Amino acid sequence: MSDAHSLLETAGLRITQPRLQIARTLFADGLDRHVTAEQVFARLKADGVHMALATVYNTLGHFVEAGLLRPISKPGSDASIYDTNTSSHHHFLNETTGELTDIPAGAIPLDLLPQPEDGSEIVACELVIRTRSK
Amino acid sequence: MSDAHSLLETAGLRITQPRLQIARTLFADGLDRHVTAEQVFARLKADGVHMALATVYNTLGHFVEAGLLRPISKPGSDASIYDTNTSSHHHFLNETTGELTDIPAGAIPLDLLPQPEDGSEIVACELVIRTRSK
DNA sequence: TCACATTTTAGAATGATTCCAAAACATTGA
DNA sequence: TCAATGTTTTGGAATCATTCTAAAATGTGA
Repeated sequence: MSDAHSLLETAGLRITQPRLQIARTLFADGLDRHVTAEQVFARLKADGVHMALATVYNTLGHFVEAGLLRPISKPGSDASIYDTNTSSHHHFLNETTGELTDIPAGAIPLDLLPQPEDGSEIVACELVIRTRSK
Repeated sequence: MSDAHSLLETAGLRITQPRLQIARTLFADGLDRHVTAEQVFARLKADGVHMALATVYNTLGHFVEAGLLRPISKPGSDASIYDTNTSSHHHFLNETTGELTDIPAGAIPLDLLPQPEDGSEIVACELVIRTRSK
């Protein structure tokens, strides 16, 4: 039983071929990644795996709902980016290069967040530090 | 001499009719706004002002460069949002409603930001707190 | 006012994402 | 193991935001 298989199982997702392939692509090596749907699609193709692009979009959406991925607040006007690191952390966004780098949550003390007025509850909190190459 | 006129002047932008119209639409009442290009276009149209949609996009882009507007890190996969409040502050994003609310910079202590490793410099820093209606 | 650079324009083009209806698939209970 | 049922997947078309293009209009400085 592969890692990907148990990952889907634990997440409460139905086990299907496409989901397994995408899970392997994203999580096989345990590295943190920032990916777009197109990038996942291209990588699958490079690995000889064919799949409809719409399936990649759907699946990434399912992964987000299931807590396997986290959408990143979008920087430029580019494509949606998904983060394989779902634990709380932040990002540097280099506006010159478009590069996105992780900042561990511990690096920024955020103990006292203001509460929303309307009675809604906080589900996540992400800081984006924009930088520019000198 | 209208407010809009001197605003453009101060910002170092050439004074043109379209820019004046958009500046008035955005800044006339001094309120803070979160707007998309389409919203500005619609509002102009409602006020009987015709202008090419591309002009709205171009102009908002120029306003950002000139420091009159600030682009907000994009929440969902929607349109780009511009903030008429260019001073440092943060946002609540209600994921249920899509609503974006200001948080004054003072409400969140962020004194010690980590420095980017690559020698680039910090130009802005924005926290997005995602909430969900209960 | 003239010449020149910058803007604006309308519409086409692009790119990301979603929608669609049909075919393939996974699951469950008999 | 099989049929019945609900879920996924598929490819292609459709949609939406945004940018591009080349021409016409406009602003500026001499």
